[in-house]
Amino acid sequence: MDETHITIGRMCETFGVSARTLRFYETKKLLFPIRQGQKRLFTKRDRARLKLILKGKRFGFSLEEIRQLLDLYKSDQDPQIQIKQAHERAERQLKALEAKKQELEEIIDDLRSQLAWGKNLLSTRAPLKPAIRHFDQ
Amino acid sequence: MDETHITIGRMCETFGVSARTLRFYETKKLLFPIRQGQKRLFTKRDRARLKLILKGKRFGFSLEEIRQLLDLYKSDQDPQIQIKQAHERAERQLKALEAKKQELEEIIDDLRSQLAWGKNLLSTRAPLKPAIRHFDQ
DNA sequence: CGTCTACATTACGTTAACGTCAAGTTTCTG
DNA sequence: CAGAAACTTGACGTTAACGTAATGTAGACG
Repeated sequence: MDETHITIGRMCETFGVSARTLRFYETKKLLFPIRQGQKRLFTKRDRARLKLILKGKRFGFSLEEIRQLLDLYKSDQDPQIQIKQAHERAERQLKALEAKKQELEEIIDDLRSQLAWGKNLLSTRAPLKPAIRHFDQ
Repeated sequence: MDETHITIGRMCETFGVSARTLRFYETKKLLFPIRQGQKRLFTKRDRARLKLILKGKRFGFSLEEIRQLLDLYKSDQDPQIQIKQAHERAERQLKALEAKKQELEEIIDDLRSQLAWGKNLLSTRAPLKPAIRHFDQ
């Protein structure tokens, strides 16, 4: 009943992913379950990482991008220069993310104006004659 | 010199994409160049669509998602019920987009707190020389 | 006329992110 | 102790979004 290390099956249940996926993530260095004989045991750290992996995926990041994000979390506790470098990488990532957010907002705005246009059509659809009747008849 | 219809080559130059890509987008119903004999001629509408395609791609949408977004732009000018349906689809899309934006903001926040943690480490790292001497002399 | 250039179509190759068997353990359970 | 459950490691299949030839043609040019 030790909940600090859980099996692959429990992982699948709790996160709604397949075992194949978890093993795949391991080969891709996204997760590092420990072994008890043959079997994998996922630690609390793995669970935290998987949470961020899924969040990143829902958003649309590639696994490689996610790996780079995760690497920012590695307590790179070497001299202090390592920390500084990780920090700089993180800031670059943030810039990229905020750029993405910008793109998203543009798209949303595009859609929103299109929506407004649609709404206009619907409300001004009064006598439906005066305007442009493209292919009547 | 008629700039309302341009060749595939000009399209490639102006948008920085390959001809293969443009032809591929055509097969996927994302673009609808007209034909002059064998040759494709891209209209103003195609250019507008391609702009949104690229914006969507930069952001991370799949071509299928983009196609659905683009379809919202089709002046689906049939009775008015069509418009209403398109409008509803658009609103669902917007919901999805805003959810995505939410995910992104969560990720950014996660990173930001991690950054704060890093910064802490760096600043509490006391003496270590009079602070950050990045590149003065 | 021959050659170049810009285009066309057809078709096989590639990467990412798993799905889907197949076949062999190990562990639980009646 | 037998069979089911829960794992394991291969290894091939799949979809998306093009890249990359290979080969063919229609016009422009010297």
